[in-house]
Amino acid sequence: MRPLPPHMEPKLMAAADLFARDGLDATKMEDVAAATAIPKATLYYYFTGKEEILSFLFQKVLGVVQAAVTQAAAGPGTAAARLRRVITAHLQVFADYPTASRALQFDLGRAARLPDIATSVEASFIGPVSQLIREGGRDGSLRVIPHPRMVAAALLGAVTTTGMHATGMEPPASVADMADTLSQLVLEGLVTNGGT
Amino acid sequence: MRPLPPHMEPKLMAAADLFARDGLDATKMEDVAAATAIPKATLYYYFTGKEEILSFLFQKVLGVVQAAVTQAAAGPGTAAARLRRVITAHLQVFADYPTASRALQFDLGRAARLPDIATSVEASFIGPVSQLIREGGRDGSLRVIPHPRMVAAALLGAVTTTGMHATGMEPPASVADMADTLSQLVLEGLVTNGGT
DNA sequence: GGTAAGCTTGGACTCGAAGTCTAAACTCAA
DNA sequence: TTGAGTTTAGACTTCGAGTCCAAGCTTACC
Repeated sequence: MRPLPPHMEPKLMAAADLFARDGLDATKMEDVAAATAIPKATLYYYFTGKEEILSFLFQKVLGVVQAAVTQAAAGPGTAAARLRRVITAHLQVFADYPTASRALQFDLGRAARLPDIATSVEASFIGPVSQLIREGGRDGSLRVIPHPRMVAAALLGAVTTTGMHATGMEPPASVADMADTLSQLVLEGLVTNGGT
Repeated sequence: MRPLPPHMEPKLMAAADLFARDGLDATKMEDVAAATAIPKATLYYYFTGKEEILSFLFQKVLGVVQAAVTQAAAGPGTAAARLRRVITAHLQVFADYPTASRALQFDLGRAARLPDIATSVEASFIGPVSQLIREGGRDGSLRVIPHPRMVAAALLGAVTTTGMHATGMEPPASVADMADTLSQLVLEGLVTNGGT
């Protein structure tokens, strides 16, 4: 992939709509060319193929997630309070980039196999969140968790699945509703008294 | 899709390995034929195409999930206790059918677009679990939840993502570890005292 | 045993989309 | 002005999905 001229990046975002609606394989390179107003030959000049375009879009979204999540994780307050803000921030990115996020979920398996993407998911969510969980154990605001990375993965799944379901609803659920529901779920749990 | 002769079903399971490893589109019909020892022409005699084979495999797994989940949900005890067993049962299916489950996660977007699969996901997990959450509100073992279906979707995401990550690890995490971690997460929450 | 209906299969075929290639036009900095 | 890199149309190759067919096979029923 060659370095892109700046005017090309925003045009490419239109491709996310197609990928989100039809999936990568049902989307023809001609369609991408039509939707982005970038001719096919030019697309092949910059990218090695469709998959690299998808990867580029994912990197963009995951970069935004990483910025939002690390900022929320680094803020003031207990680990518990920060975790709540991390969840909200992640859901907000979903709401801000709905089609690219859906495309990421849709072609999840493919994304997981792209090494750059796996690295970005780790850096943007799993890493900071599992770190935050460890901090919570230290500052006393969270339980001490034997497998922080497992919990971080579970949170990632909960947040993305909720984001997917909720933005697919009519009317779509609000970020505040989702954030409240998820935060209560993972912070306070479902049982009535909080004890076993 | 024609009704399959019984001897063909087990052979087809070998296709799940390919789909899980490479995804549907990178898997050639010739490869499926080679892996299952069913000639290509015969595959096309029974299925309209690759996607229908994938759909068939998903239905099988989701049928098992549905049986396991509804049985766990219908058992004795409070809603909270049953929810814990539901989570364990679902994770156990992941462990029992690793490749088919991974394929399902892998081609998630495609699966979501297949109407039969969307129905099966609803019937096998979202429906029973959101019902169980409502019951928990009534029997007093769970908090009263404003959006039970949203929580059910979040649980689904948490369980499947955990199952994915954990089976991809070396060594893979045990079902018991995953079930304990997830159950504590969603039942008791992460904060130390269980209160707000 | 005959026979008809449907199953099984090899192999040739069509079709469509991915990706390659080329050459001509264009931009822009030195 | 010139040369390096960019942009593009369009022709081309390649590959795999799905179709088709004809020959052989199995099996149930007479």
